Amino acid sequence: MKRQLESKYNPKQVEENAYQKWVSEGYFTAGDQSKIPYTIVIPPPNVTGKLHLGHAWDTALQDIIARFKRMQGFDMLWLPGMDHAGIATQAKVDARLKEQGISRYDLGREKFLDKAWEWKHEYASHIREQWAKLGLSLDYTRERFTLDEGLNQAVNKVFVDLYNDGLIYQGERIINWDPQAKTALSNIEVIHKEIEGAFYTFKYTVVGSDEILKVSTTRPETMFGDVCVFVHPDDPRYQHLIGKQVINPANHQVLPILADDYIDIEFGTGAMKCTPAHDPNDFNLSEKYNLDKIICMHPDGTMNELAGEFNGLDRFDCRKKLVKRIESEGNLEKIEKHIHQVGHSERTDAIVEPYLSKQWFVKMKPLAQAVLDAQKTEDRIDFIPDRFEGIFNHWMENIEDWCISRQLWWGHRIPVWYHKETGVAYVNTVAPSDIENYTQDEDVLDTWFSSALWPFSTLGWPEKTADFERYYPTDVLVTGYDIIFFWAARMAFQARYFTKTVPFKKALIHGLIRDSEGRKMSKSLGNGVDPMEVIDTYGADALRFFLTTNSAPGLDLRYSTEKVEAAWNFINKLWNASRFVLMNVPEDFNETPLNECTLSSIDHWILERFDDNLEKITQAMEKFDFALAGSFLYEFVWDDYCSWYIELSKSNLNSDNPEVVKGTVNTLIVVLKGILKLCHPTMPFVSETIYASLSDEPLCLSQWPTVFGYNDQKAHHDVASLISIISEIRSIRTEYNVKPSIPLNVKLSYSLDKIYQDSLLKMVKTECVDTLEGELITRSILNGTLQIERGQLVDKEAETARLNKEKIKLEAELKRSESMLANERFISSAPAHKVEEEKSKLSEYQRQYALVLEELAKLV
RNA sequence: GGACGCUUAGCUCAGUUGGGAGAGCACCUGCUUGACGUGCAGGGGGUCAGGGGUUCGAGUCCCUUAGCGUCCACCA
Repeated sequence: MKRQLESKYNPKQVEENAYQKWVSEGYFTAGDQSKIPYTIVIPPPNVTGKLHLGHAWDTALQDIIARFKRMQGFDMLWLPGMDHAGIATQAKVDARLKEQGISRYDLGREKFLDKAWEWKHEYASHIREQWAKLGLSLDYTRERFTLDEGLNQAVNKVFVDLYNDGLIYQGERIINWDPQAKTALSNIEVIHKEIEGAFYTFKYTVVGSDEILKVSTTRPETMFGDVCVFVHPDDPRYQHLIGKQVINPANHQVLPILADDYIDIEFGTGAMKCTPAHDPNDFNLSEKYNLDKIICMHPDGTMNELAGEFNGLDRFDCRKKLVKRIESEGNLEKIEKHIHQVGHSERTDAIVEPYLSKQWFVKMKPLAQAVLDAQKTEDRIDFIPDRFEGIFNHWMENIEDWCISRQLWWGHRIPVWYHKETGVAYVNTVAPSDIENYTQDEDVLDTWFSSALWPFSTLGWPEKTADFERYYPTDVLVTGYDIIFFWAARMAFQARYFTKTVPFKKALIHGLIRDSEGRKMSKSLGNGVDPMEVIDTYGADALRFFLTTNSAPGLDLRYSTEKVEAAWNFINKLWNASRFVLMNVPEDFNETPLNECTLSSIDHWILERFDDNLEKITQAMEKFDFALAGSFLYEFVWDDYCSWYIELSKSNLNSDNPEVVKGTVNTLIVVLKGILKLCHPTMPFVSETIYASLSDEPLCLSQWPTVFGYNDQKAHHDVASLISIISEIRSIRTEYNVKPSIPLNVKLSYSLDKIYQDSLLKMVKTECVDTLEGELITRSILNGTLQIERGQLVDKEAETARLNKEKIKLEAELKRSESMLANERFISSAPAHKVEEEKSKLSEYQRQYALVLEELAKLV
């Protein structure tokens, strides 16, 4: 054996050097053509900052799958990469420049981009360090970045093809405008928050009469962009006004009164002002009636010259002041509290302004429909848990066109050039040859436009590369439910259109990580937990075990220090069990195949228990049910291997018979190796370190275990009985308050092998005898009875109480069981094995009940 | 306005196809030399949110009510 382990598991020591070796030896580099490929692409983290616990969770799940599949003999490719995160990164770089007193406009586009790339390189290396700390088995030879040259080619091709196919168009439409970032946003980048605002009702004087038309709005500042007032054609209150004009109280201009049945008679006053350039519904009406579209704000959210005296004022300041002025003019009817949903920018949290603007859009209906159709075939994405497919489908069914242009510098620039003289657009993957006559579109594409291509662009598409041919489509996507729409759905339709298949065959969807009180972790609350700090204290293995075994599929996970500690304790248990094994292996030990060893019953027993758990764990892993796999593993290691097998093995290890020693030593080792393999996907560092003491091969490249195939009924029976005896004696000691140091004699209803009598003596200081003296106490054990002399156990009162309690419990069970078996419907309709099971339970209860009555009678 | 999720032991949560309620932590009692006190052994604690239904049998399936949470939705 190579070395002994320290008495305490020290994650720092264990995790320090392993990763560098794994990577430098190329263990994670895919490409073995003799194996079946299995592919995962990492959801690329943004290069905006440090990885948080959510990343740790998401990537730990992927690493478990990757290591599991690698051990199962697949050519595992787990492709790493990062996302340029347009708005977020640009904002960070802006902020950094601001600290230096510079604005991006001072620098200009080119120099600003240099700064952004500097930022990217800096943060990319932080992220790689964090991946290393987490122990992720990534193939760095294939690492990509969403703004890579290769990915840019993919982006350009997709843009140009969709354009040529009529699925990308440029249009003047109402989009969501972020006045802080000064860019357009897509619909899903807008977070609707419920806000208590005001509902202002103003008096509009009808031209040529004294009549007043009352009109309400939540956004008075947009009145400078109003073009008319709408009423319902059937509204009796207003029918006589249709075709007349009113005075806009904001700017005193004349507005026509039009009628359309879009208007809800019940809502507000039933008269609606129409602001086509600042409201999507109004915009639609303006198209229908060919109305002007008047923009009354600057891109930064301040009012423009149309607002007159309010020119240059922020839109919300303008709102207040305008209302005051209208009130002073006597045209304010009332202000009511109004709770409504207001859109906020996902990135900057600024209130989004619906804003008329010329942008690029993807026509979504046909793309989405193709995905929906495919979901009904075999060539579909399988969601786990499957309820997320419903959410995914619903989104696809109700999708609207996607605004993809962003007024940013950091991103894929739109591959469109305009002729300087004619203005004619040149749309191509490469710049026109007479570039001097053209200017390129200033805008970049939504970050998610490039992320949507990630599973295939990273493999070399649109080139027919060997990697693309071999590893695409990918096998599983692991991501949180919060980005199904942003990312998963978009990958689905781009992949469907361009690669004619799914981007990933399965989507494993997990929840969000929350703090110990169930709140979402966020910067503003300051309740975020840094995974690197957790790793410093407890190690990556403990963090990974906690993250992956403590939640049900698709549900949120609450962070809990106690549970990370519990994970640490488990690893320490494994560590010390390994230490025990190593301490009992002779210096010059050479492993002997089990089939050349003489195995005792306990050896058979643990091998069978291993097989049983191996099958359950493997099955759970295949279903990505890591919580279930984790609990099987935990119980097997702690209870079966440590509490029973190691304890029982001590007698064998002390045996005079070298064959018995040899059999048990080999079994201890071989089962431990199996355990380490089962642990490896979840706890790669500690398992690899311990394994190195037992083997020369790297654990991460070893084969997933196969069953030992031991299934000896007698051994199973003997050990189960022994366990039952030991448990019963432990209970007796507690019940009668007999200290472990006081020896007991027992008489069993069957004979126990010498070596297990030895275990009994060792573990519960109890000797088996043939004859006992005086009054006896009899207790049920598995397949028999156990007797002890009353003399040692004096507390009759306590025993009576215990027996009565036992009696009541058994009576209840008997009643339940008997009535079940007396029920003809049960006998006839329940499966035969259930009936048999119940019958054997009943007879066991009857046996125990008789014994309890007997014992009670003795006490009277 | 739709849709989904959650409600199980003091706390945090598991409970795969319906067939005798579980884990970790916390709590109580007892254990101090050889793997581990970061441990060992034993124990207490739940009318599975309420109501109704299907079934021989429901934490599990169906309906319904309540509370909490999330997502989607252009009502001025």
